[in-house]
Amino acid sequence: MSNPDHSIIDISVTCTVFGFDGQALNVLLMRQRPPVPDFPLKETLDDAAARVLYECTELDGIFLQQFYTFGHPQRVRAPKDQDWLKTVRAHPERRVVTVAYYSLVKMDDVSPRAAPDSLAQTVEWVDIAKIPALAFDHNKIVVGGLKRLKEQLTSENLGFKLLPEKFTLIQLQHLYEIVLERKLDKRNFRKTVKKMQHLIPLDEKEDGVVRKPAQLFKYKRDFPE
Amino acid sequence: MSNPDHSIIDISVTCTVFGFDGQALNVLLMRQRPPVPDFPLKETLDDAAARVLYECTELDGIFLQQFYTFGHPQRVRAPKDQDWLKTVRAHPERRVVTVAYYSLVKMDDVSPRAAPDSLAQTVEWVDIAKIPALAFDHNKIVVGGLKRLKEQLTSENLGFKLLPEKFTLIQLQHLYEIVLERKLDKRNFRKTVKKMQHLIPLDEKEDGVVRKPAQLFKYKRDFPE
DNA sequence: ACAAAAGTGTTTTTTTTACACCCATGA
DNA sequence: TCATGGGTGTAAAAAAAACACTTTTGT
Repeated sequence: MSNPDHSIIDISVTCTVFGFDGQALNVLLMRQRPPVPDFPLKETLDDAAARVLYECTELDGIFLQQFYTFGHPQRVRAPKDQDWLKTVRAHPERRVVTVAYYSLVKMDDVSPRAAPDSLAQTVEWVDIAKIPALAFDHNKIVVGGLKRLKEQLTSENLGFKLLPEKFTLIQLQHLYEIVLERKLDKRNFRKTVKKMQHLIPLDEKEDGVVRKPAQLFKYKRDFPE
Repeated sequence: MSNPDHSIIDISVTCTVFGFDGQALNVLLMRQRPPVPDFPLKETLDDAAARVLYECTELDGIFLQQFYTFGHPQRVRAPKDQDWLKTVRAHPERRVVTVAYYSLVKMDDVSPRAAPDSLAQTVEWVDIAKIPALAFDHNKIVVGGLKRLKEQLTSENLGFKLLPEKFTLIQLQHLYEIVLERKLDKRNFRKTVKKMQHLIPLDEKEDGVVRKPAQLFKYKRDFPE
């Protein structure tokens, strides 16, 4: 009933990490790493995603959401992917099904660094408008994560998760414009956003800026994040 | 790098099939079957889901959408599930990760029947309000499918996929009310729905009904379904 | 003629969009 | 004092919600 050995399929979890630097939406890319870390037997998928995220960012308790599972039989079969897998995996020929999560982090909280273990080379932020060709089907995965983020940003108020603790409404608007891929009207945006319970104006202003400083706001969480 | 043998994880695909009988939303349940059919190595996940659907319904080319992947380490570990798995699987102890799809069919097109192979006993429609305790985490899976259907019904115009070729606006409204779990206003509903391109009024009325017969409509597809 | 459900428009409310000028700051 | 981007309100349009009576049919 179960798959005989010759049809074993590996399963893995991946995490597409988004961050916003005030100008562009970025995604955290790992170069020269196994596409997917090992997947301990006793871990839930959510826990595995959280671990993957932690390994790249040292962050804990971060927003994470499963968005799609990629399982095309040929997804790890491109010659260059195979060449590399052979150097790194016991069973490079095996089909891999990957459960993809996306995650929203405050870029300031992440100090891009090598993962603690062996093979990692670099972890770096890349503007989503400038993503190079990635290994496997990781371009598709990023696009999938983006699509889901776009769908959920407004209804789930996810924008705050991508901004620093203190932010301006202009920053928030800019982020929305980038994710939603359309211009928003400044006054209407502020009208809407100021209705939200969770948006708390601070008695503080931007600093070190060569124009009228903008007011800072914070986001009040209901629960620890 | 890959999982050593002792940590092999089986992967499977499941399909939650919804149908509407005019009164209630129903889900197609298979009793006494392996929770998940075997998963050939060369099949895409989408193809596997289509095959599973075909095996239960003999239907082809049906709306199918992946909605979530279930992978809790204990999800096949309940004693009664294990007892039964042992009679049916070579590796009942293995963890199983299941990629879940949901599907919308016209109930009239399905003649519930046993699947062609061995172990199937029955395939039957059950009102979603009356779903018994199912094996494994299948209750959760159905709830997840329902949730996704509810999210997508309106924006994706999915209602038509659950109705017969010819249907009345009352039927359509009733379906929406059940899926969305709220009453809709008859006049507003018709106003909205009549704006849709794809809704074609027929020169036909309901028949054999002891009151004013309702007009029939059909849904015009852009593409073969 | 009656029961039963089908069918039909208008008004009100809410939400969304469009739009332009003054303000505070640092250089 | 000037350049820069921050900040503000109102009116029009569109969308959504509320609401009740007439019609057609079979018995």
